[in-house]
Amino acid sequence: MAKVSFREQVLQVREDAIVASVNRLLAEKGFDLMTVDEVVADVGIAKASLYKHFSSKEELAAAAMVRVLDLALAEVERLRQQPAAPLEQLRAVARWTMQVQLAGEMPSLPSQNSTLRAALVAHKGYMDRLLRLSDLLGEWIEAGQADGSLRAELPPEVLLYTLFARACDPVLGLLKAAGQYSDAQIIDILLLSCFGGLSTGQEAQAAAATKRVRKA
Amino acid sequence: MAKVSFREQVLQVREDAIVASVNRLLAEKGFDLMTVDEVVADVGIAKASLYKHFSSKEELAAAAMVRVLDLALAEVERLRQQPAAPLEQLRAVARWTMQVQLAGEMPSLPSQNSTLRAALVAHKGYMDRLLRLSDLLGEWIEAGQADGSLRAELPPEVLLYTLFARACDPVLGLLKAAGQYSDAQIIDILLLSCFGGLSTGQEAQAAAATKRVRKA
DNA sequence: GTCTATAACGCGATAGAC
DNA sequence: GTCTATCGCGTTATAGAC
Repeated sequence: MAKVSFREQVLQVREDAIVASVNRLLAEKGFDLMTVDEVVADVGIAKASLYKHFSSKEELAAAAMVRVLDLALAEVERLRQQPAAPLEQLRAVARWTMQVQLAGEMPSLPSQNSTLRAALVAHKGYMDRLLRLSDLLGEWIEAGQADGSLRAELPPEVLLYTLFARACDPVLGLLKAAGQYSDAQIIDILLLSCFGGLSTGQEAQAAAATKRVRKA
Repeated sequence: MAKVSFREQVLQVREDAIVASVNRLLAEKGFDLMTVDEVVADVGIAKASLYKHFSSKEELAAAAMVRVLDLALAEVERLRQQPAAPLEQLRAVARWTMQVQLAGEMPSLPSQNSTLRAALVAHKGYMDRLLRLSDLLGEWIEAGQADGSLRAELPPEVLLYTLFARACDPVLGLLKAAGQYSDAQIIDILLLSCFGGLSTGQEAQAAAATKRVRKA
């Protein structure tokens, strides 16, 4: 039993090393520019060994996403320990995702139609964590809409999707590449544009848009 | 001269047909899922003929982007004929891009690192149009910041990038896929979340965030 | 000559042999 | 763990049809 445990530990360590490499490469180059050969070269193992752990390139990406989702879930659980208004909790989560992006640790995957999307929605570990995270964020969203700090005219899913989308918004990469703002400034800018919107004087605008939105 | 003109016309018509097919396939399946074989099958020409017009798959995508940028420029020029506040002009442009998306005519390209990005920034026709569009939108953005309808705390480029990013925001696709909102409702929802932000009561929030943003 | 059809080459993902 | 094979796809080259 000690041997088995040891062997399993070795496998686990290797798997962690693979996922770490994949995560870094995905953040650097994106899914299509990352080749499996790069991964095995980076980890220092043979291609066949990698395919013992993961059955496809898509599985590799899914493992990296599972990793960041676990980190996100841990961050959310940590935030739940501290009492704060729902809006502030959501802002803190958004801030955390931007920090991950700025640290170069957010995998960049094609968000639209692709074989990868299909593989992800079919991936149980990924979907379980995504749904759990959605549930946790959904609580804050509904609480925020109830206490008036979040727009109740917007369907809760829209708030959820928008927050998820900001976790890989290309605008952050553009600002980072421009190089004229500090990381802290970029985060403040994007939090403001996301939660506060682009325009001032929301009253008239919100009233005008509410007409149709309410019909949902 | 008539012969040359006729031949050129034939080439032009074929090129238009190619770009139209590419545009549709890009909107349907995205760049990586679209194969060159599909394109030639759809147009009904031989592969070699296609490569006479476009030297690579990336060039095909660039041609499709040039097409939508030309449509966008035409729409902006049309809007400039009609007097309206800068904020309303920008909202109208954002609305137009969402209509294009909902009509299934917006090419979906990987927005992040990829060979395609490199090809696009090196593509003169694409970059010329993109810069021209940026200039035109920039005028409205600065005017909107000057008249107080757009947040002056945000750098103008941030507003520009954010509008561009909304033109291919995955949130629209998610709402469309959910199927529970009409096209008009989706547009109103996204305009509100983009220009109005997710939260209500922007005063305190804006004041808090402005501290650091201003340091830029 | 220009189009079409088809084959061929390179590269990367995947799988199996040793 | 290395090596080799296959397959898909982008790309190029070849050969035939009008």
